[in-house]
Amino acid sequence: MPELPEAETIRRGLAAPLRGRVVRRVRIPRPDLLTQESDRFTSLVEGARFLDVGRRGKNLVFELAAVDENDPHLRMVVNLGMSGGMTLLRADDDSTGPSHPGVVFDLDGEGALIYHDVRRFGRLTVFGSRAFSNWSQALGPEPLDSSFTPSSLADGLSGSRSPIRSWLLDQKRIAGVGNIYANEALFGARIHPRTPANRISADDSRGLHHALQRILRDAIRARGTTLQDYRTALGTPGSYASDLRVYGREGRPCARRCGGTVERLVFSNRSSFFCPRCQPEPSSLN
DNA sequence: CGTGCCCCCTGTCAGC
DNA sequence: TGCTGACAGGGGGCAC
Repeated sequence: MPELPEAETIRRGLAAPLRGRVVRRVRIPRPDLLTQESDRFTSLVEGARFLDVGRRGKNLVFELAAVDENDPHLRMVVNLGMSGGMTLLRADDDSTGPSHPGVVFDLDGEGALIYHDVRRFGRLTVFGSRAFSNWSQALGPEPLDSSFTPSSLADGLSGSRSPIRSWLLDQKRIAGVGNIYANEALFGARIHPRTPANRISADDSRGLHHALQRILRDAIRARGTTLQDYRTALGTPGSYASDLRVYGREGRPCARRCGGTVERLVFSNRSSFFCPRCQPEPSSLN
């Protein structure tokens, strides 16, 4: 479900209302969502105060002022997996809340922050400063940061023979790109999804850099892509689905009206969508 | 080390 | 109507 634009949208919806709130109690209907013992998770988070909500790649990063003075700055990292989401429930909200609650953070005064996840592929982890830094360093650059440049992208591509679609999905290489935006960016840059990363020309890697940034920014502006169950923190769908040009469009005419038809190709167990006329297969692949 | 494949889990939809 | 299989936004582990 959620890639960078969806995580960013949820972050924006949560940051202001959460700031300063204290976690009164943690309830864990689905302990398998935690990477730590639930007792340890609970003891770290209960009583802590939300300072801010950040994001790293597809992960939400909740900055917490801890109760324990030894490591006063905790970060709770939430990976949303395929179907995870975060909802802020107000005390006067008489709805039943999300249908698949996984971890519930009761807040001081009123209301609750709820992590919900039908498929339960998501994970929540609490890090101290040191461990967080190590975790973050293992991820690739943020594609919307100024440090991510056409030349840094070209450098990264040059060292790998991976198909470019797989390369883009690898969070150690770039953080935050998932299957939807990888395919959309490759269409934008007219690169076949199976092209080996190290065979992408300098021109094409500049085009890919540009397409990635443009598509991710546009998708954030649209509050993400809702195909089925993704919702913002406010429960509303994102609208970028109507801007998709290849993802999920197998058999439909190419958005460029080139006369081609969008095709679906499966590799690494994931579907890839592309226009065979705009994104010709590199000759030696066959 | 890099890469591809399977699996985790639940829900939805197409086809019969 | 109901069954079955394919497929879904992610990523860890394992074999090669």
